[in-house]
Amino acid sequence: LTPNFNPVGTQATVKTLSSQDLVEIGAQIVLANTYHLHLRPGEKVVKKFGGLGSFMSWSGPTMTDSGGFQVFSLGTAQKKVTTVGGKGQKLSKFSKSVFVYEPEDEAVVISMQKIKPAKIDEDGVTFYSHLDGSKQRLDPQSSIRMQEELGADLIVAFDDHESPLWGYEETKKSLERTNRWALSSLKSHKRTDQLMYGVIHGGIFEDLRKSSAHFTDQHFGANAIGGAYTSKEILYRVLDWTVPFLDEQKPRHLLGIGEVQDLFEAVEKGIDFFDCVSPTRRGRHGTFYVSPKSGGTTRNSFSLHIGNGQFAQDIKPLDPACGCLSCKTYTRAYIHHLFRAKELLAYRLASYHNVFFIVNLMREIRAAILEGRFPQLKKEWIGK
RNA sequence: GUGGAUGUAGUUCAACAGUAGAACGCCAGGUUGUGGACCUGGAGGUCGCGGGGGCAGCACCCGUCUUCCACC
Repeated sequence: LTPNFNPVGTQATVKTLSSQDLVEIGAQIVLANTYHLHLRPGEKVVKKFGGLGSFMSWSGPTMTDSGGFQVFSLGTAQKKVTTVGGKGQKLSKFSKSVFVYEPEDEAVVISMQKIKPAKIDEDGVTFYSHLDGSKQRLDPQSSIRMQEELGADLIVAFDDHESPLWGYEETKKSLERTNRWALSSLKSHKRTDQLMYGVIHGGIFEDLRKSSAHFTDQHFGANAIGGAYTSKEILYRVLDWTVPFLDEQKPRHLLGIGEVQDLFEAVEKGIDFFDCVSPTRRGRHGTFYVSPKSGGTTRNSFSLHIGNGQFAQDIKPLDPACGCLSCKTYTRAYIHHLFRAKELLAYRLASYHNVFFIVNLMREIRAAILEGRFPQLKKEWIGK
């Protein structure tokens, strides 16, 4: 059923949720990551237990990402880091855990040594395991082989990932690499029971995006749109450029995107599948989704912080308009307390609610589309 | 009653006599194919009260009150 949202279970688990929870929530596909599962426990182990779905006791469809995104998050993004100075300051938007500290602070030298950026060459990427620092190699051949062993129903071609800060020439070079890797990925793919997504890149450049969309649709039975976006406007523009080139009969997946507003816009532009870490990450970090009826707006990203003092004695559920198990059973005051106390149930209840919230939103969107009232629903939520 | 401590941000505590900081709490923001149960920022203090010496005090001296401990 499309459009739909796939929760992300990087390490063969949607953090804090069991596969039974996912069934209750109504999730359809779970996405895991080749990079993480390769490092631990290793694709051999997963294969031995009958593949990803069987290993995690999930009977629904599964999907694995190729590890291409990690080429970015562990490589490209790290190189873009510039020193800003000042203790404990966050550097670039795209570097996740890199900080600058005073040179004399010894504690940091250690943490700075942790950052060994991945090196990208024409054939693949060399990187260092975040678990034990060991040198690793990932390329189209090995990524596809791993994904065949992991055995997901949907897999992704190994792609290179441009930095959104790059200019035209650098982005073009990266796209050419992605295309070359795409063909290698197809060539390496032996299993016939897995559908492979090709990934569209080209950054913020219209002609690159269009040629990439055309190329991908030509070669693959499923199309995914990749990249990192510095603003929602750019994301939406990229969709306008690329989607028209994609065969309606083939699945269209927008990688990594999943905020409420983005879902509405992207569905309208023709996207079928989404995946995003947002519901679970936000849940772990104490923010929960609320619908317009409960105060959700594009301004607050349809979310509130459960840790805020205002919820200490709030008898309402996270979202009064939500019907999830968490909302049917627990008050904001209780979850607020659990969160303050750093009790594990807090993360689980918030994650459960958030994933349900997004999956349910997609359910409502599907119904609205069938009944021809998608525009009204969209207006109700994001006001346009 | 005697002796000894104590009094600094909402809380617990720092601050060689040079014009007050941290942690937690509070508030806000961030997080988009998960190296994140994470990160960033902000508000908030007549340093118990009154004197004194000193260029200068939260810090020294005197008094006073608070709270606590020990002894009688």
